[in-house]
Amino acid sequence: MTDSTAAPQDTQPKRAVGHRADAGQGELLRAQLLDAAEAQLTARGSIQAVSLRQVARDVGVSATSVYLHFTDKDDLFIGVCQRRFEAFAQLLRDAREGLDSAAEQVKATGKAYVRFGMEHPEQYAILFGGVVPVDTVKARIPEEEMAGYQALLELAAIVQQGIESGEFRQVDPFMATLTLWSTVHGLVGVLAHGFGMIDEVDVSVATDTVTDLLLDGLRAS
Amino acid sequence: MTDSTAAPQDTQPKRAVGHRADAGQGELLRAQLLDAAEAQLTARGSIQAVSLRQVARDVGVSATSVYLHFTDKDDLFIGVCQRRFEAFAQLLRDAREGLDSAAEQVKATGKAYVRFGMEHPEQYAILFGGVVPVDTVKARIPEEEMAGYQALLELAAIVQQGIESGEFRQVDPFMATLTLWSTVHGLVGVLAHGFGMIDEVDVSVATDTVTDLLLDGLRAS
DNA sequence: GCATCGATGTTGACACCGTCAAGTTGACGT
DNA sequence: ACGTCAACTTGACGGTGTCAACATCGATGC
Repeated sequence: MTDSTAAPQDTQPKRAVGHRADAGQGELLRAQLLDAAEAQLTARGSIQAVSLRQVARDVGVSATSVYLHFTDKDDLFIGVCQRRFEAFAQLLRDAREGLDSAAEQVKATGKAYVRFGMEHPEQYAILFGGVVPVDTVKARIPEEEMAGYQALLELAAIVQQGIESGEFRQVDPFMATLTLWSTVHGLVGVLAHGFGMIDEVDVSVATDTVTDLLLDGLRAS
Repeated sequence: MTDSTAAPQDTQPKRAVGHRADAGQGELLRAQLLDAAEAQLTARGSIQAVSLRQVARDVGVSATSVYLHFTDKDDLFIGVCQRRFEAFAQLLRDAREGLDSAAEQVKATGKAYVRFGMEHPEQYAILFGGVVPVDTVKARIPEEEMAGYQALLELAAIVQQGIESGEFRQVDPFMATLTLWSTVHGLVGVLAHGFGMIDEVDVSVATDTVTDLLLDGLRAS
């Protein structure tokens, strides 16, 4: 567990050392802790490499104060995970804004998904890379509260719409959505894993190729 | 970091308490440690939940003995990861044994991949789920030594063969392989994540649908 | 004006962790 | 007989997650 990379600290504004924050400012500390935890997690790449004590130190607060806002170390990082998920879901929404055809929307969503995954692998890892163990999250957060679930439903609605308008073949919309999602998710995973050929592959071209291949399968002939 | 699930211990045959193993039996301890580490990892689901000391205890050896065979705690679990990868690559090979057409081989490989992922999610997580942090592995193991890399190349060869025989369209074989791999990898990921609909989805049907959709895109018309 | 209460923190302690430096043991070649 | 050497141990260090108990202080009711 050697770790040569120095931790970024003091990037957060430390709170006044006085014993008491101004008012019902508990929420403020909660947010600050989430910020610090996310920064650390991004920098170090895995939960085990980040210590709750260090996060508390970064914010300028005692370690046990974390327990006023989170039940656990796990709970803290689940919080980070949730915040990231919401931002990601919004990013996907923005990507297809203003587009009309279902195919265009699907493609734009897919490209945005992959681009995000490739440009922010650390953040993507927080979402889907197991940086926060899946079991832990699933055990504590009801699925319908996960923003990722909402994002999936939204995509399914688009596919449904494409089918109804005759743009897509008559397939099971949920199954098709699953395929689309799986593919982009998997593409990011494979590209991130590398397997030695990343350098030879233009990510954008790969994404186009893959999504086109899928859309060809979907489109009505 | 509370952990209610009791750890399975004593499943490994503890070694004689005498101070010395018989001969050049260092390799034996190495294997025993890998076994115990994998068992713990499978049971608990994340590296951070497994302690090196407990692994050593399970085998019946002092904690520091681990350092005779592994440089690190990380190194120990990377070893587990490598062993699992080799077994997985072999499983994929076996799945398509005796099949002739490229499409059949691809489909069989895909189905075996997904089936394994769904039936042994803990083991799959060790391979691709980030249970062993990707960065850690990549930093220490050259890519061409990873069994997963070999498996990908083998699949690419099959696709290439399918193209040459006219069974598949004239696409970039590597890109097509990437798509296939991404999709099954992603499918497992999405099904494992759940998103609340797993119960409504027959995994086998989903796999068929998805692979067929992909193969439709690939096949020569 | 003053006691009290609850939210927001603190200190100190506990058992456990990964890792290192140094010691022990005993089989084996010479 | 003796030294070597691989295999394993003991003991220690600083760090960790978490808990129980205590401190501070604005808001609230009388």
